[in-house]
Amino acid sequence: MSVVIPEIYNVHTPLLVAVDCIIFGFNECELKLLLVKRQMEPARGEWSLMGGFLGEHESLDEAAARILNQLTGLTDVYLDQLYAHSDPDRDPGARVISVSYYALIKISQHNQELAKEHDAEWFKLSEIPKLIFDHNLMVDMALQLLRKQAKTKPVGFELLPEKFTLPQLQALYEAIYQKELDRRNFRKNVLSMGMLEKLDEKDKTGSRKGAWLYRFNISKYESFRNQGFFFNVSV
Amino acid sequence: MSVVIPEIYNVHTPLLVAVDCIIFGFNECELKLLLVKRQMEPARGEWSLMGGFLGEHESLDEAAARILNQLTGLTDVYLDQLYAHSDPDRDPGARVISVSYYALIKISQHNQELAKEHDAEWFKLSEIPKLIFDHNLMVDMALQLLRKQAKTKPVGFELLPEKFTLPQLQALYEAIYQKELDRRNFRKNVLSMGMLEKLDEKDKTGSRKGAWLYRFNISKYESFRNQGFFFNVSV
DNA sequence: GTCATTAAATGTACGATGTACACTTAATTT
DNA sequence: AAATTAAGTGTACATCGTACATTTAATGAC
Repeated sequence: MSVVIPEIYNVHTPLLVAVDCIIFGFNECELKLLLVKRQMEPARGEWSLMGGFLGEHESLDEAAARILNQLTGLTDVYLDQLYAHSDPDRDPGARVISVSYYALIKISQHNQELAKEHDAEWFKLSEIPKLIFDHNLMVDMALQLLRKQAKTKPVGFELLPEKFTLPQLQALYEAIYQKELDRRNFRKNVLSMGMLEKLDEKDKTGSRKGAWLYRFNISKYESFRNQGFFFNVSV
Repeated sequence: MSVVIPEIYNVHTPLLVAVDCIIFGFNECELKLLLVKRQMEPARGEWSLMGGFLGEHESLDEAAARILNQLTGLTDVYLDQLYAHSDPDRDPGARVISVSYYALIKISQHNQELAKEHDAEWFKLSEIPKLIFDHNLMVDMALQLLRKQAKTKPVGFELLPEKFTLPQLQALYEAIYQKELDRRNFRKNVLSMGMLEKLDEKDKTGSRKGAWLYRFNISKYESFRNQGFFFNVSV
């Protein structure tokens, strides 16, 4: 395969550019990661992040959204560019630069058929296997970013279902920071932000008494997301 | 020019990858940016960030350091990867992805001869001209990152000379945030961190009375830099 | 040499925020 | 009806952030 590079660019080695997605989900009080069994050489059959090559007329953001959609069937997912990984030897098959993207999805909404086709599985954070290339590093960086963002953006809400209980929200934060939080302070803080709307339903799966369901006030959410804010949870 | 891509990679268009550096400096109580007049087509002669293509056996970090060194003569500069810019039409000459890097240098230390050779000039932030392609966007993103980092990392010290006065440090923060700060609170906060060592010299260029010179306690600096900390300046 | 000028240096009081902590309530199961 | 389980609630204290005015050191002008 040969490719013509315009002469004005004095370049000897054009590069391949890939995108890899670190896909976070949350259920059963655990933060989880969606991993696939790699279907191409090199390292076929090993655990890997979901990835793919950048298309000819695509931005990296578009590529990441496309690749995420291939695996989950979801659109409009929370995606953030994380880092461009460029060690010349990171991929033994060729010189490939990979830009990692960090995705937050609602586990219940993704397409399980598609996941099966890709040999994908959810892993608890504590049970992440050895991944190909520098993918474990990407996961570490993504987790760091998640911890940073969870303080200043309402990222939690990307991971929970539409309706959720305060104990669930607290469990999410406890999973992100691997730290127990005080119930009273947590509730005081999140409620004081005015982003939550209490519903007239209870979720009784978690206890006999049942916990009130809340949902998210979208307009408050948007204004917080744009202005930047401090998510008032002490960790 | 033709390039062979391993067949195992089902890719049609390899890409060019460039690096662009947003170079910050500080003097005369102003935050400044080092810009060059572009020496290649397209857009020859227009103002631009210093950039270059990624070499065959180089990581992006190495490329950024090399490119920064070409312009300034400096090594061991504070450099952070900022973002991979990938709009398919961002460079009208070819499909080029550019990874921006953000650099903090001490203005007094850079090589002015080299700068002259590249037609480089320092611009006050308020006087940044129209730049090529998406470079103004890169500058905006870099400034945002600087503002974020200045709260959580001692980045200020990359921009000041070895010995500096507290009024200088304060002026730097005022320039970064475009906001006047209270002298007493500022001093109390920065001194309470224990990162500064008071010297037995005064700098008398700024006033009759003269201001005490300080320098930076490297070991405290390193431990803060690694652990992450909160730079205790209210802005 | 005294006075005026300039910027540097210093401390405190008040309000806001963060943080620790224990009992009651609702519903189910035995 | 008694026991169990998780949900829900308020207060007191410490820490931190923030506003604010006067004194000090040195030089230059008269």
